[in-house]
Amino acid sequence: MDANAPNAIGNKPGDFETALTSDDRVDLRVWLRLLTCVNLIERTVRNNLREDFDITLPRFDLLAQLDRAPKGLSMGQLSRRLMVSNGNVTGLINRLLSEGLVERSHIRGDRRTQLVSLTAAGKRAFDSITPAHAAWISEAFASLSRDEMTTLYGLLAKLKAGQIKPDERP
Amino acid sequence: MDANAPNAIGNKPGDFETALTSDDRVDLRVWLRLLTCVNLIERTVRNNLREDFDITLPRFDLLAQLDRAPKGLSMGQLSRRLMVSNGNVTGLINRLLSEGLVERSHIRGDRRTQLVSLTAAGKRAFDSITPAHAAWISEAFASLSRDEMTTLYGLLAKLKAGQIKPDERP
DNA sequence: AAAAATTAGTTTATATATAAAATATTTCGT
DNA sequence: ACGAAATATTTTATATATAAACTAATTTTT
Repeated sequence: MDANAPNAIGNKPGDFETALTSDDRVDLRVWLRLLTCVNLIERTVRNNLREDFDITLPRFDLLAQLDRAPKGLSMGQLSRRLMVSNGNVTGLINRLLSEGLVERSHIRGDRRTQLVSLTAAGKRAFDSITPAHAAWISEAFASLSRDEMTTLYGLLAKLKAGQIKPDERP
Repeated sequence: MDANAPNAIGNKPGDFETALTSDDRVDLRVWLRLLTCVNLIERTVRNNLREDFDITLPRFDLLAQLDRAPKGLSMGQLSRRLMVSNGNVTGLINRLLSEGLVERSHIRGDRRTQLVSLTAAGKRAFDSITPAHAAWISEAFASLSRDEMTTLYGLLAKLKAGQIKPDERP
């Protein structure tokens, strides 16, 4: 502890030279509100998935990816599409395997890669959840008009484009 | 519900009677884009916090709450403000305690409650991170004009208001 | 005041998530 | 063809998060 460390006022190092105007607070407020909205909606979806279908959101997301790719996906492709680490996908797939919702098959020619795809049970489970999921999302956005949704969609496009994405290889 | 709802085609007989029009896809697309934006920005913030300050986002968020409440907060208040479970707060506080960034004190009159507050070191750490954090957020939203930020802020207000929140006690 | 209910918090079991190291396997340079 | 580099995935250690069960203290009821 410092002997004389009362109030360290005005301790602003010159590292962040971005013109920090009063807009900063606007940015922060928008960011916090954005976070709040997403967290509230996501929480609802998680709770509904658990209560109504006894499944978690990450597992549902994984099933959704596989549903879109009938030929199956490799672990790496799943990792990239879900934007999570490889190790995370390993754990998720193991749990879904033990639940019988997905299956693995080897690829000829490359013994490192494995193709993951939905089982019939997995497909059935996913199809049974989808309409409810769509309804929840619909309800979550019910307070915005169609025009407002369009505006929001456009703003989010710009926001997304502004995030520098390193590389994405499908 | 509006009796004159447009094309209520193929209403499912069962549970989800909400008129599922073609708008559903719009909702889903907006939701997915919203999620993507938040995930991209949050990932950047997490990485920057780890690389530049060797701290995690949940710990930073907790410090931020304590910084705003100089008198300290109880575990329950922290749990409510951060919108996470009690047990989660217990773990976070234990780690921050062992890092010397926060401290606990008993309250007279109620031996169940403990007040958590920032230590000098915690306050120092938080103050050193804040400007960088603001700059990251500023940069994340740089692709939107001031007007667009205002519009977005308004739309998010409506969206947030549309989520039914049970109760919130400050 | 004793029993019942509420409140505050921790503990436990489990799931999700990451980073970094480890293990295979394939491909590339020479 | 051989060693080096790259690729695909798993393993390990750790952090975050929840729900449900539990402990302890305070209030409320009767």
